Amino acid sequence: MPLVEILADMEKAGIKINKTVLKGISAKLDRRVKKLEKEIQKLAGAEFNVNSSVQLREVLFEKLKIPAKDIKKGKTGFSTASPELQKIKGLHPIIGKIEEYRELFKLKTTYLDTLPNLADEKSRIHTTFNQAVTATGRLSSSEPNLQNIPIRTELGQLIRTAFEAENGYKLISADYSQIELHIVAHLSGDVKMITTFLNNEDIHTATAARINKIDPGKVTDKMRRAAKALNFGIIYGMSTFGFAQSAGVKQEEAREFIRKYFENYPQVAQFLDEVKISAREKGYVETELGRRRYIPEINSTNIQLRNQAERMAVNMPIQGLAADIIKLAMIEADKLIREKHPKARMVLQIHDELLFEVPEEAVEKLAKDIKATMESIYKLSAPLAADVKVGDNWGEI
DNA sequence: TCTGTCACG
DNA sequence: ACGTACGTGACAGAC
Repeated sequence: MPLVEILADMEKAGIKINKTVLKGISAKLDRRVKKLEKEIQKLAGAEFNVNSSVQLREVLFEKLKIPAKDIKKGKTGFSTASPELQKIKGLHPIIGKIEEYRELFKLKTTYLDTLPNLADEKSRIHTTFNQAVTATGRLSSSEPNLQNIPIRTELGQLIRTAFEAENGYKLISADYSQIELHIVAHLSGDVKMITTFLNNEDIHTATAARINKIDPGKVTDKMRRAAKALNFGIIYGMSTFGFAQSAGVKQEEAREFIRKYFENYPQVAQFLDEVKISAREKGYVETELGRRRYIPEINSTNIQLRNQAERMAVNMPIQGLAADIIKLAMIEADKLIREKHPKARMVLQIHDELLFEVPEEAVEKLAKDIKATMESIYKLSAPLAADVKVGDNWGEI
């Protein structure tokens, strides 16, 4: 069946939410948010709208005179975004309060207060999957976006517990492990990176061990974090500055890290160069399956535009192939459940994860089959690996 | 309607 | 030599 029809079925099926849980959390948060607002205003010595970045900027940098050195500027002035607040966190107790307020307010207004109103008579919510929006071939999800349901904070996980399987069913989540780095290994043919995945080693730890020339067992948390930022940097078309920012190191140090990284993964460096050269010649890049992204700015004389174009060019064949692969897996998984377990259904796709709602008696068999399908759908020289988990709700998983 | 911010992969 | 990591969507405030 064509993907577009599968997506229509997923939209129609929807996913069950527990309205009571969401409303309960919201009511509790309401009190906490109001209290935080008062505390912030007291520390500021003024009543103002904490949600207004304009007003907040005045309070922090003019009224309280917190030094704004190193704070990024937007079109309208100093930024109050989270990474900037991080830089001045130790200078005033108001910063911590603002961060907590922001997290709670965001989750409350975007998810807790909105989702219950969108549920149908069966308590299910229905997204729209857009197949022709993104530049890389990914899907997008809107009204509501179910591809950005919180997970990173404790409260976020709690919100996920409100996404449940209906009675007699379980949720199965199947997600690709490090699919984009597997793709980097595959496309570049880098022997060391491929070997790491073939041996089921942790890629970030292995990378840290190599660039520091030590035993994997001797890798510290800090070293692993830096290596992780490097690995991500590859996927994003890393700049020295960008990596320095995310790893929290000085630019000279960043340069050295990057040099060591490419020394260890020389074929990755070569691959990235080749993608850029090809993009300049053709004016487009493409995934291994032939999906194209045109990048006219790749030959711009404006350095900023050209640098940005190069990052897009490097990222697309990686992110795009991951999107191609999971789409193929969706078609195959849909076929599988349709033939063997027509009561089971695929309900969500979140870029590298598929979520299914499955009758209890079919869980064991289907979980195994879905994993096998996802792993065998496309042959990479660093073979795909998928993790499958089962639960009564998404948070538990 | 634009900007800033922040949720996710 | 230039400002800075890829891809999305939703919300609140400012205008």
